[in-house]
Amino acid sequence: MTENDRQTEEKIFEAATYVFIDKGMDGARMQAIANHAGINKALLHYYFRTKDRLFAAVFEKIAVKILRKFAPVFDEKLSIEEKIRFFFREHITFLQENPKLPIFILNEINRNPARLRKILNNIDIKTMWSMLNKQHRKELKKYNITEAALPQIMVSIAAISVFPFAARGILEGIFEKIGVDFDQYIEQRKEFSAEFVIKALTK
Amino acid sequence: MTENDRQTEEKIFEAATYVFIDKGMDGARMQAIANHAGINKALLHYYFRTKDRLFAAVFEKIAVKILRKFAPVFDEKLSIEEKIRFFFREHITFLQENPKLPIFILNEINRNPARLRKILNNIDIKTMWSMLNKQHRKELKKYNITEAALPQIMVSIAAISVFPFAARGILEGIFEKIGVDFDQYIEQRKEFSAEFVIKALTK
DNA sequence: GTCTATAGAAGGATAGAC
DNA sequence: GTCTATCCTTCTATAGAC
Repeated sequence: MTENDRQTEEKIFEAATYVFIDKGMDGARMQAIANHAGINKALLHYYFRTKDRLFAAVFEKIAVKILRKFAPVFDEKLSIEEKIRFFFREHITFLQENPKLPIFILNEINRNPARLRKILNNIDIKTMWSMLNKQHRKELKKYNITEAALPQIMVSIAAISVFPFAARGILEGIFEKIGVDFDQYIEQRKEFSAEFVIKALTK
Repeated sequence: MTENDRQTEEKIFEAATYVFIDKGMDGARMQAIANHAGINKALLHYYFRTKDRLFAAVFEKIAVKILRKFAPVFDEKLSIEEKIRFFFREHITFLQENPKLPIFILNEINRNPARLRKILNNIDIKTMWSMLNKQHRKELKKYNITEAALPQIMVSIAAISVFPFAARGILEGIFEKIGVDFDQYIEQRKEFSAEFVIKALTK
């Protein structure tokens, strides 16, 4: 593969990423992707054969990128409280830079769960999970958190971080009426979320 | 409009509701809706003229139904803690019965925010909001909650309730690996969520 | 590798018979 | 009001020239 090829493929990939995130698989048009990339439709098929393959490539790249963002949660050098603060700060900042990702990911996985399965099969979640449990066994006892409650807590943390972006359309509609600015709201949320969750855990 | 008309229109409406929630506006096919209703495509257009009008009708009906579910939050006879418990119990039960609604609503509003604006314009949100503030002024002081924090808290409550359903595909993929059953998880979440939030608010 | 032109299929919408 | 048949546009995908 020559340098020129790589450049074209990369251009196509970036354009496809933009259009797919914006419109979703069903709403995206190959013509729109070609226009964004500044080339013609035929080239899309030359490089990626079909719309579905192009989408799969884009989706996987994004999914892996997001999974990387979650990885530090499994770094054992931080305490639970440090992890919570770290997560909200980093994750919400990431979402500020990629505000349309949540709705895209949630929607596409629900439309086609098989695509996620393929990716999750390359990750040893069971081991990561038991490592996380082991790391914080003492802390969990201190906070009086049972093993059964841990998934509830982790999903709540993800929810608090992701939901405002997934529901951005609704929130902006409502905030408009009560005089709240969305961007400012999100900025404050980094701090608020961490304190909220830590308080909920502290008995 | 005769009784027979009403029945056909109703049949179409129900079929459209099912297909639109399942596939989304872009993914839904008029043919699929006709099949579900047990009639032919032409009749869809006879009753609703275009796909967009049919979708708009379905969307508005659903949006109003959901807003009704939120309404008791503005009932002044309950304390904050009672409202939180009531909300999680009722709302999660509602979502158990309508598990695909969150992703549908979130997605469609992000694709076309104008559709929500139209609906929100028929609701006096500003008044509801200031009423809510007035009702709980003393309680908010007791919990040490500032007026600025209230939107953060309310969105967090919605997030904790809605997110597991919006992210169902992801969660089921992960839960599978660590031996958690989704339905059981949700059932436990009604209780967990209320206690979690109340603890976060209690200083 | 990149383009133009076009095939081929699918989907929304309508005409017209009953 | 309901159906069949069909129009017309749109979209994915490919053929073929350069």
